Order: sequence, then C-alpha cells, then structure tokens
Amino acid sequence: MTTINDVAERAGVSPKTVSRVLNDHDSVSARTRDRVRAAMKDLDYQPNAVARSLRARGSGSVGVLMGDPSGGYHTRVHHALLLACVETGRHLSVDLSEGPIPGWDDRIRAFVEDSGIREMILLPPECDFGPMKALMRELDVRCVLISPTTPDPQFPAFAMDDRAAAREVVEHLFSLGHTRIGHIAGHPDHVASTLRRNGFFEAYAAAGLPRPGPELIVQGEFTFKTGLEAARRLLELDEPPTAIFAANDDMAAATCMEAQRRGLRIPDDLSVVGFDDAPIAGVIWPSLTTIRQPFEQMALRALQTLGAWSVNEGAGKTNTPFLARHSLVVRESTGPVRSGAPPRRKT
Amino acid sequence: MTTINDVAERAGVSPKTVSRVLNDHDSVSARTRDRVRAAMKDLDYQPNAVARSLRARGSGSVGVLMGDPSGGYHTRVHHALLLACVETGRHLSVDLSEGPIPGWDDRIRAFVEDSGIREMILLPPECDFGPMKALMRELDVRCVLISPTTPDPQFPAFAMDDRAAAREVVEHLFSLGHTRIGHIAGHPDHVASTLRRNGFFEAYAAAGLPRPGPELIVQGEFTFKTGLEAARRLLELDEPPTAIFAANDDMAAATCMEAQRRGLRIPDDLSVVGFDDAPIAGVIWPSLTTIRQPFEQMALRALQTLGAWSVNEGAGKTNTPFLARHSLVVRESTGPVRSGAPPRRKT
DNA sequence: GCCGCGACTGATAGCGCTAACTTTCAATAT
DNA sequence: ATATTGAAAGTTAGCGCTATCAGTCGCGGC
Repeated sequence: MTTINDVAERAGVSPKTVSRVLNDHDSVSARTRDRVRAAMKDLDYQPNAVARSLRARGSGSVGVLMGDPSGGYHTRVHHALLLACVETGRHLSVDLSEGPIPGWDDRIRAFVEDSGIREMILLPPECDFGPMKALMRELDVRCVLISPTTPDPQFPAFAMDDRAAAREVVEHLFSLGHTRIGHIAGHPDHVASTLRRNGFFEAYAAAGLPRPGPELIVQGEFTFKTGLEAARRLLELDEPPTAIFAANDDMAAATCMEAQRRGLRIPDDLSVVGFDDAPIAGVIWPSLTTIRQPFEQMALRALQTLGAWSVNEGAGKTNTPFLARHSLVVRESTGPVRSGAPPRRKT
Repeated sequence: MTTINDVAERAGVSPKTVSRVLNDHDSVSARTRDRVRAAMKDLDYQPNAVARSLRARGSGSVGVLMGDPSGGYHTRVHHALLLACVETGRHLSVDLSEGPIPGWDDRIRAFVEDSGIREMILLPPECDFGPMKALMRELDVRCVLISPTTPDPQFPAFAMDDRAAAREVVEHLFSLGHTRIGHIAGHPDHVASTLRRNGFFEAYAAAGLPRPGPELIVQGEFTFKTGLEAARRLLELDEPPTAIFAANDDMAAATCMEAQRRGLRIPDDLSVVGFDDAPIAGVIWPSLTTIRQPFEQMALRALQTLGAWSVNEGAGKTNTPFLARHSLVVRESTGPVRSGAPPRRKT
C-alpha cells in the first residue's frame, strides 16, 4: 500500500504538501502541484479514506435506515439512492430499522458511530418519528427527509406532489372520454391517500364536472386483497364506472384481475390506472398506466442538499418540502371509452 | 466525545489496559477489568470504530453490490443480509453494480478502500463474473458467493437446492391427487430453470409414474408475460393439466390470471404453484403456494463463514455450495384434484 | 542595503486505538 | 533470604492523514 509519505518522498516534498494538493488547499505553486500529481500517478496512489475519516471525524458515507422491503417502496428509494451516491461520489451504509423496539436508539447510535456517518436519509416512517430526529440532532448528523407526512422545519424534505399527480391521472382519463370514474382510495392512515383522493375530486372541479357520488369512492388499504374487494364493489354497481383509478399499483393490479375474472377486457371495457409504478405495474398484463414516483430526482436532490450543507448552513430547511416532478406513464391498461354498447356484465 | 484515555484516567489504568479489556485480550485481573468496565459505563464510552479501522486496516462492514432491484431477488437478499448483520454485529455497505462497464473495477476498488471493506458478499450475476472475483483476490477481500451458477473452489458458496424443492412441489401435488401436471420452465439461460425442471421429472420417476409428455412442458422466461402465454398453451391442450407448476412466482401469478380469465376457479379447477415466495405470491388472490427461498439462512451462514474465516483459513471453500433448507409454503392456490367433472373450458 | 511582506513549504503533533516491547511485582523454588 | 518466574500493567511507537505553527525565500520600499 502506498501512503502519502511515499508520494511525498518521490515528489521530493513534505507529506503536508501532498495533502494540500489532494485537497486543493492553500497555495501550492503550479510546479510543485504537477510534480506531486505525477508522483501520485506513478505510484498509483489512493488516499486512505479511513485515515481521513479519523481526522475528519466522519466518513463520506451516507446512512439510511431500511425497514421491511415488501412494499417495494424502500427498494426503489434504495436503488435511487445508490444511483445518487454514484453521482455525488459517496457510499451508502444501510442499517435495519425495526421500529421503536427497546434499544433502538443504541443501535442507531452504534450504526452512526461505527460507520462514521455524518449524513443520513430518513425515509417513512422514520422521517416522522420525533425521537429519531432528536437523536440525529444529538449526534450532530445532518438529515434530510424523504416523503414525510408532516414536514419539519429542522430538516430539508423531499417529496412528490400526490395531489397534482392524481389530478393528472383523472385528466388523462377525461381525455380518453371517461367521465364516470371510480376511485379506490388508499389506507386511511396515510396522508398520500387523502392527497390522491383530493386530487381526484379537484380534477372534476377544474373540469366543471359534477363531483362523483360517494358510491364511486371505495376505501382500500393499499393491499391486493382490499383492491380485489373494492373493485368488486365498483363493478357491481348498477351503473359501473368505465375507468377505475386505484391509489396504488397493487390495488390496480387487483382491479385488473377482478375485472378479467368477470369477463371484462382491459382497456376496451374498463380502463385502470394505478399509482407508484411499482414493479408489478410493468409486469402484469395488461401493463398498468400509472404515476412514476420521482425517486431518482428526490434522492439526487437529497444528496446534493447534504453536500451543500456546510456552505449555506440551514438552507433548504423549510416547512414545505421540495416537490420533485413525477410523470404519468401510459401503458396498456387505459384506452378510449367505448361509446355505444355498455360493458358486458357477468356475475 | 469520550476516548479510551478518558476511561483509562478514570479507572486509574493505562489506555492499553482499557484496550485489552475492550478486546478480551491477554490477561487482565478481574478487579482491574471490573474497574475499567465501570469507568466505561460511567462515561458512556463508545469505542471509535473509525480509529479501530485505521489500525486494523479494515472496518467491520461487509460490502455488497446491488444491481437492478426490479426482479425482487436482490431486495430480499438485501433484507436478509441486514438481518444477518444485526445478528453478527456488523454493518452493511452497499454499492451499485452496473455490470462490466468501463471503469467498473476502479469503482469497486474505491468502494472497498473508502469503506474499509475486507469482506464481501457476491450475488448473481457478479458471483459468476471472473474478473470480479480476481479483483477481490487482488484486494485481499474475503468473499462468499450466494447462489452462483458455477461454484468456485476459491470461495465458499451458499445456495438452495432447486432440484429437491421442485421435487417437493410435485410431491405436494401428487399428495392432492394430481398426476397430470404442467410445468412452465424458466429462462433457459439460468441453471435454476434446468434444476427445477429436473426436479419435476425426478418426482415422477421416484413415484414410478410415466414421465409427462413434452406438451406439458412449456418454456417461459421468468416474466409475467411469458407466463401468460405459457399458461394459455397449457390450458388449451385437449387434455389440460389439473395443476401447473411454474418456475417462479411471476409466471405462476400470470397462470392464475389466465386461468381466471377463462373462468377456471383456483384451486377448485386448477392448482397453481410458484417458486421463490416473491412479494406477489402473498399478495394476489388466491395467494400462491410456493417455495420460500431460504435467504435468511443463506445470509446468516454467509456472514458467519466470513466471521470464522481467520480461524480456519480456507475452510468452507469447496466445489459444492452449502445448500440452505428451503420450505414449501402452502397457501390458497393448491387444492385436491376435482374428481368427476373435468374442468369447464372456455375459449 | 536592509527590513518587511507575502507566497510557498516543512517540521511537529496529534486524531483514537492497538501491537510490540518493557517494566513491575507477588508468588514460588532453591 | 535470594533468584526465578510469569502474570499484570505500562511505555512507546506508530496506522495514514491533516492542522498548526514556524520557517524559507524572493522582492519591492525606505
């Protein structure tokens, strides 16, 4: 292993000067700098990040806490974070978060100290957990929040605009001629559910159409099973909707399955839209029209914010999260409303 | 921040003695040890892992490379690894692996050196990538392989017994009275596909039943879409199978959807079995009977092997991977064969 | 011609921890 | 009682890097 001393010796300068070159510090004459650079290249020198961390009291890694990945949400954020880390030249340290079980704080403390973490990304649900945020402040770890339920003036936050996205979904369906649209709402405990439902209504209001009746709004819980039941209720209405907007992809997939079980063809007899662009959306048949959450953008902005922290201490901390730009992904599950013959029904 | 010196001073001993207590080294008298322990507790002392890493030339973190998570495979391994890390008191550093693009080796090198990684888990497809393994040896990083296609005598490997698992699936179906079973094979490039199909045949041989004809074996590619097409071909046979064993859960889910579209009820008219216990398996309706891959066990054994490396240098390196114990998860998609009326068909 | 100034560089001392070596000292052997 | 142990503790010297402070050197102003 070549050290800074080897480089110094070869370049005929002191180690400190090499260090200066490494960090673009102070004033180093062009000639010396070139000589040092050459020596580094000759010796194939790689600065030892661990030694640096010791001095600097903190590695260049960002920490992130991951919970149960089955929802797919964490997985996608995780991937986006990895991409963002590549972009910003960092590395990612991951620890398991198992909720506020006894001793959770000691584990986090150990995680932060062992990994030399000075920056952390907090995802749901940790980003809304007060004691966690307090611990971060105590450990003097810079934090950003991703999709918090309630923003915190102490930390910058990044989220997407659920309301606007839902509105776009409905406008897309309007443009295909649908006006009788059912909505399968998400779990009542999640703000996202409310925002998406509000967006749904808002689109109607903006288009000057009458607000859909309560029979067209069915409560789900983000799961496939509740989606199945909700779809059943919508499709058994005397006047069933020609399109269904589910608050996530699992429920949308369930809707497709239930509809197909009843002999309806998608999108000819029924259009279906999901939300999230979860893996299932691209994989089932017909593939789902859905909203792609802008994970990549949120992750990149989050890391950039952390990087710029020292420069403008406290900038970006605000009550309103930065809203990243989502996109509507139109796939096979939506099509023009079939005028004329009403959808075949089959009990 | 309290250091080892603070503890030493408080306990009235030298720093080295504190270090000895910390690492259970050498001989320290019980009285001194207790005194040091007390001092550590009093001062709420946490050893600085970064400083340790500097001396020890390597942190306590394990590295893992993650690719595209959409298949769900990486996600589940990742979660299992986190659990195993908690168990073995380690931390996980993750980097993105984007295949052999130019400069991949420099990135890996930087990852290993920046994070002070001396241990690494190689997942598919990296675990079969020769240059990657060569780089690991060059960097003197201890590696274990998870589910390699071809084992490598240089590194311990952990996998599951695909053949035996497939056989169990078929035996489960036998026990429900099914004898005419269709198989949707996986992507021909994956060994797992071959192993699972071999297990399928083996069960017939072991039961003394005639080997199923070629019309009952349909090639898929592990995707939902190919599963749909394969299921269609099986269900349109003149004498359709009463059960279908798909080589993964996506294709099994597709089979369910296709069957339901044709008016077949699951499991009354058709039993379906998947493989992997992917998230989709528990989420769709009916939930899938499937094989649970023993990720947790593989991950734990992998980390334990890394931990025991120094003790018995080279132990565990063998040509045959350690086979972790899978399990058959019986859910709602399998049931006894309906004797009497043949399944209703609907074109 | 000497002083002082600024640009550049080097010696030194750690960051917190541990390995190798040395010292201390009580218990035993002679 | 003295030599001989060896367990128990301390001393010293770094791991690789960087901050502090103290130089060195050339150059213009008085």
